[in-house]
Amino acid sequence: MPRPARLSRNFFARSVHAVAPDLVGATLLFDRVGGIIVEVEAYHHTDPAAHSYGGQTPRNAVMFGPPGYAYVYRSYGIHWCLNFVCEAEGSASAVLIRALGPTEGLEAMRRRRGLDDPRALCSGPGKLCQALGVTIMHNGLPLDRAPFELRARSSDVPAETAIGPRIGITKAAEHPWRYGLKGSPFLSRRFG
DNA sequence: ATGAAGATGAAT
DNA sequence: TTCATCTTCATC
Repeated sequence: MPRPARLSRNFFARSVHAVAPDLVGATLLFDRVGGIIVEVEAYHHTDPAAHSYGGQTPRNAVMFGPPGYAYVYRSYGIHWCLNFVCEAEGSASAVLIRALGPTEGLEAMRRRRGLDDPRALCSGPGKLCQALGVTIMHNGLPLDRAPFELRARSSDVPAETAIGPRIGITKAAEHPWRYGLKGSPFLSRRFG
């Protein structure tokens, strides 16, 4: 059985609403630590909740660049959150990575998180950045080169994807796009 | 210079 | 449900 294909930057040059569900079940490694993506959220630039909605600023500049790059931002003054930039350059749309099922580098993740329970390592956007060691230093890095390694979901086992409203969003949004691996114990929250 | 809000997480 | 914590950005 062939090793799953690496995701090219071209993979992200599509609508966020197409990329987001395709990322569920894919593998995200950072410096050889990570696991299966089980939860994401799509942020289109026309969405009032998107960081790019109000135009370009120093913080969100990477979102306005070409697809296939990492957009990292500080959340609530404490946590880091990781996004993948999508769509054509200038679209300023991205997918937020919200949760992983840890498969590789468990010890490194436990050390960084100060926890043992695998379900608590990457079950949230801030948690997974802490577990993988992703910080603002990695903002703007390409996703098809080290330290990133992204592998496509194996097509023979179609992931059952759940769809629901996003987390922590109060602004009115036309598209409540949260995608998750149905029944996964590694989600940041249950769907429903 | 100042202040309010925020794509969270952990404890209560 | 509360709060820690601090950057970002708009406003003064």
